[in-house]
Amino acid sequence: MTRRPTSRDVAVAAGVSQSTVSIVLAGKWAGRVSAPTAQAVHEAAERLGYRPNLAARNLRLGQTRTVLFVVPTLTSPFFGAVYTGAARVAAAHGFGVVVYPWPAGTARERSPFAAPRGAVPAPSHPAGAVEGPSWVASWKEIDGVLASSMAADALAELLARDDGSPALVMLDSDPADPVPTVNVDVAESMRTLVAHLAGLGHRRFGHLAADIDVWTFRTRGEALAAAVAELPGATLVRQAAPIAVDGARTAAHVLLRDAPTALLCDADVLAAGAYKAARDAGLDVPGDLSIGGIDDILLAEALEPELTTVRLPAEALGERAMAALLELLDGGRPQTVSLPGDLVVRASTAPPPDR
Amino acid sequence: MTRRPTSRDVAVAAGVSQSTVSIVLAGKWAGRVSAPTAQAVHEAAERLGYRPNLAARNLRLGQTRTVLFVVPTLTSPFFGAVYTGAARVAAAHGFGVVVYPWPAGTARERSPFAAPRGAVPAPSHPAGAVEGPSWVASWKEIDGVLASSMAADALAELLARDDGSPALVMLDSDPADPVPTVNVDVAESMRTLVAHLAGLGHRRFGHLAADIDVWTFRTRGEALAAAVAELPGATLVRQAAPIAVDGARTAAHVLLRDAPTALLCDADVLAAGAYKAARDAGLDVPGDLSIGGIDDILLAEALEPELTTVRLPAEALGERAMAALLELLDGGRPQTVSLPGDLVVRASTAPPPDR
DNA sequence: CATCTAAAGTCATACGTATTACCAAGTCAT
DNA sequence: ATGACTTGGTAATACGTATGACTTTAGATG
Repeated sequence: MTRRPTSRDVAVAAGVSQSTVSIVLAGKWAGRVSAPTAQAVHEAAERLGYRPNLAARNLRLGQTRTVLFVVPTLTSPFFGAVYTGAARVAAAHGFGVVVYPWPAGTARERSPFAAPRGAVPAPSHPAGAVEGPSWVASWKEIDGVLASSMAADALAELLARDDGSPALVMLDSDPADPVPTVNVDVAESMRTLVAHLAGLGHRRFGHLAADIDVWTFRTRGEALAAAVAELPGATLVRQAAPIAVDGARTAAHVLLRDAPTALLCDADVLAAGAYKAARDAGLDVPGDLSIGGIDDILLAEALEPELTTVRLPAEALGERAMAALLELLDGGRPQTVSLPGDLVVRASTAPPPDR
Repeated sequence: MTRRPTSRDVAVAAGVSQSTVSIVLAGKWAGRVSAPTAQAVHEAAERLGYRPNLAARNLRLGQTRTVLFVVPTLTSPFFGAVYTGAARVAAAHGFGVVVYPWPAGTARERSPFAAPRGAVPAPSHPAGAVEGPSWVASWKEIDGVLASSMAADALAELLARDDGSPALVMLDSDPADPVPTVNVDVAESMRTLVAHLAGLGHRRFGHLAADIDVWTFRTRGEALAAAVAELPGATLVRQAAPIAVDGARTAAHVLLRDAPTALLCDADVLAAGAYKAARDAGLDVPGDLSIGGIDDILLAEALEPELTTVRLPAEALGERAMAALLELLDGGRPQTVSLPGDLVVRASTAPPPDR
């Protein structure tokens, strides 16, 4: 017999019934099974190398122990790290994570919760290329959803469903929302960054903002504006750009017309574009222009000069978010968590040029 | 009744038996069910919004429709993209993907296939922090494994298991191995890169190599050496470095002592370190030193000057690999695929300085 | 007309688990 | 001594699907 052992095999080996095995291994035997019997069951399970069959358990329990992770893209070190943290915690608790890359701006019909019409999936799976995202949640049942705020509009639909909506935790979303949220305290991060530059003597600020209208970026902008407003005589100009090097470069050129001495960027990728714009304009970083970012992805260290930025605890974010989701699935109360960012001072910030 | 419909509900609605529904929806009704009946079943399923219960199907079929993805890290745009492609194809075929970040050099005891002793997972899951990777495959059953070559040593154990080893496809591994493999033709990529530089007039080459002993990097080195050997009067020096900016910088300093005019790097990240070394040495890129990379991650475009590199089709790699794995699971024959890289000429390569 | 075959379905069952209801044997209070 | 209660366990069942063994009916064949 080479097939993998079942709980019944364990029962036979331990001289008890299958129910007893199930009860003991679930840890619910207080007052139902004697200690020696429980011990015997554990030993038999160990000896046989028993692992519960998840499919059977899922069927019985009506859950899938699977979590959907909705994220704009994994081709970003930030979300990759978030995923890593989330997946680690999930795995440790017997959950799988299915990722659903959902680029911001994707049409609503492509939402992971909208099933294609008439598509009852067959068990056969002729391998081949697939175009575009596919519908995950429609047939791969899920117990919960971990979603980046960039997918916020797809979630309205989810929440409106009548058939038992899965548990939901939002990532980097507005903590004031009724939905449990785990995010980075970007407002504080921005204030720290401004304080750092103000301390160096800067008063003319430029904000290279991400052009995505989600909480995290809105908040960065507001916090930055508030912090600058508190500085006597300080000015602020702002320009939005898509999160890409090229777009940032163009937008930064516009900002530079106002001759700021410090440029704060909503993301490190934007900072890379700002570097290029500065070079185009013949400005030295940090001699003529200080540049600060947010994220601390690999890029920050690779740029020349190395980028002063705020490190966002991406892996911890994923871990905490998954922990909150599992807690929710376990019947615990929803929690909203905020993690601090860390200012990493490198070589891209310095006192402003004398005038 | 608000619970989700089962195949029995569909059967009642269509006026047939549950078995018939199952047969029809599986698409296996050739000669077993009349066309009108099949039609009725499909309509009923559509009308009720029926989705098969995966847990039940998995239990019945003894499979999990889950694939393990073993990867050194997701905090790298490259593997993030590979994952994205793989997950997309998997999802389209009803498979989930569980990722197992397995940093190169991880101790064998932490292999995803080695279960911790005595750890029969309980269904309860007190949320909380977890340290280090956890054991996925030991209890979360899987049908197949997609593994980066960097996890090669953990796989020996897998293949030696007696209890029905899962199907396996290797990523970026030696195509000569008996294991089905999907990889990028890095040898050809390297030759293309050398040809580009040789065409510009370079004869003194330096190779900034990754210090990981896996097929993909070994092959890059060999192909580079072979290509240089074919150039009359060409020389080559090599230095290995960990895949990180700092380590690459140090190693590049050593290389520069031999005054190469062109530096080829096993990865874009290494190229970033080479940039820093060049700057340290007062060399202009590309005026005094041409630098070429491999990967074409975001970084390549962000560097100044923008990096000439070979674009590896990461997403396509993941897609093809998953397709090959699904084909294998479907009883198809193992296939080994090789995808071409694309040379992307940017601003970091130019003719060598006059002497 | 009797028999055979094909077509079109249905029946029954098993996958492995978790849980509810039940039961036997002591123990204790009255 | 008898009922009530506790302790320690078992039997039975349901979750939803896929499938091999059957059944029925109609048409073809001898």
